[in-house]
Amino acid sequence: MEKPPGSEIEIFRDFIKKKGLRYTPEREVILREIFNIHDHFDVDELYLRLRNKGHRISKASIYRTLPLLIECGLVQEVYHEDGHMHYEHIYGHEPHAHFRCLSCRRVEEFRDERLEEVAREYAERYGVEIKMTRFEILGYCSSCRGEEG
Amino acid sequence: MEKPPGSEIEIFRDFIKKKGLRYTPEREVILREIFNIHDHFDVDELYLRLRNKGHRISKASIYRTLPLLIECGLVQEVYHEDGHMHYEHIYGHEPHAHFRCLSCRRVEEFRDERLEEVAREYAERYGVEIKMTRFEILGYCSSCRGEEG
DNA sequence: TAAACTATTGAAACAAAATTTCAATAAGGT
DNA sequence: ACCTTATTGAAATTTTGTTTCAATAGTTTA
Ligand SMILES: [Mn+2]
Ligand SMILES: [Mn+2]
Ligand SMILES: [Zn+2]
Ligand SMILES: [Zn+2]
Repeated sequence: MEKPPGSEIEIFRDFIKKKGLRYTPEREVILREIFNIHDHFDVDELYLRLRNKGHRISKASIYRTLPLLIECGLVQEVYHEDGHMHYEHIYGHEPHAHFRCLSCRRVEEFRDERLEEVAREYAERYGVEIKMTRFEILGYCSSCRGEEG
Repeated sequence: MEKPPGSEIEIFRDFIKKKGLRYTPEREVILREIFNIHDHFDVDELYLRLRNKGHRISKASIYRTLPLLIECGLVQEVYHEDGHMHYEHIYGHEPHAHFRCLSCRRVEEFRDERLEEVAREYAERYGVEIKMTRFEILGYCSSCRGEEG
């Protein structure tokens, strides 16, 4: 049941402790479920998955836990669509950008090191400290292009 | 009163006509005001500016018009913050990315041609049609860094 | 281990953002 | 001028996200 050192569990527990907060079962269950989802997700989907597994975690707790997971770098806001935010776990994954089709809504991930380079150089030049970066391409995928007009 | 060809007004009118919609005073007033705002804005700010100038445009009309302006490429969603979307007009401006300070909330714009290059190459490789791109750096500006912990 | 302290929880109330409804209006075509 | 029908404002509604509060349960202290 114990996760090895350096795992998301340990990172989260250390973060919680360091902030003087309490490491609760609810917080751990939310974290575990998020790392079971290997896709982008929203609050409602996460909530339903937890319920379907028999957990009685309130949405309020999810809304309270997400900012903590983001603050400690395990989770990111990916994009805002259909009036609500979509998230993904990022710990253990390489940084990546997203292409979103405006027609079929498919989301593709891709990696390009030049993006990190751009961010790194900006940080260097202006003396800012980077917490995260986000690069999105919105458009029409190869199947959907041509249908817009 | 007439704007020269190629102006945002003309582009919008042509777009509206081509879609078989109607070019109304409300739509034009909203468009004009958006191009008077030389900054990022949200719906409430736009609404209040219109009211202060004596226009009686409803928020519903603003919410209805924004997607049209986005669809024809005059306006973009810039970022989602404080629970609502922020926009900017983009016609007539070079593409640019944003740095946002998580502490003081300042937003800085910068330009880097490598970003367009990355998008262009992705589009080429995967046969997608680009509608827009967005690059954001979130972090702490030089004044705010060090205060987070 | 018992007691004290206080952060966290779920449920419900609340607030805010965005969408929809609907009757009145007005754009644009004939 | 007349007709058709898209658009409007206002209000109702829906959805997202936050706050309140009493009960609970981590964590510390002795
Ligand atoms: Mn992703
Ligand atoms: Mn900008
Ligand atoms: Zn598609
Ligand atoms: Zn700052």
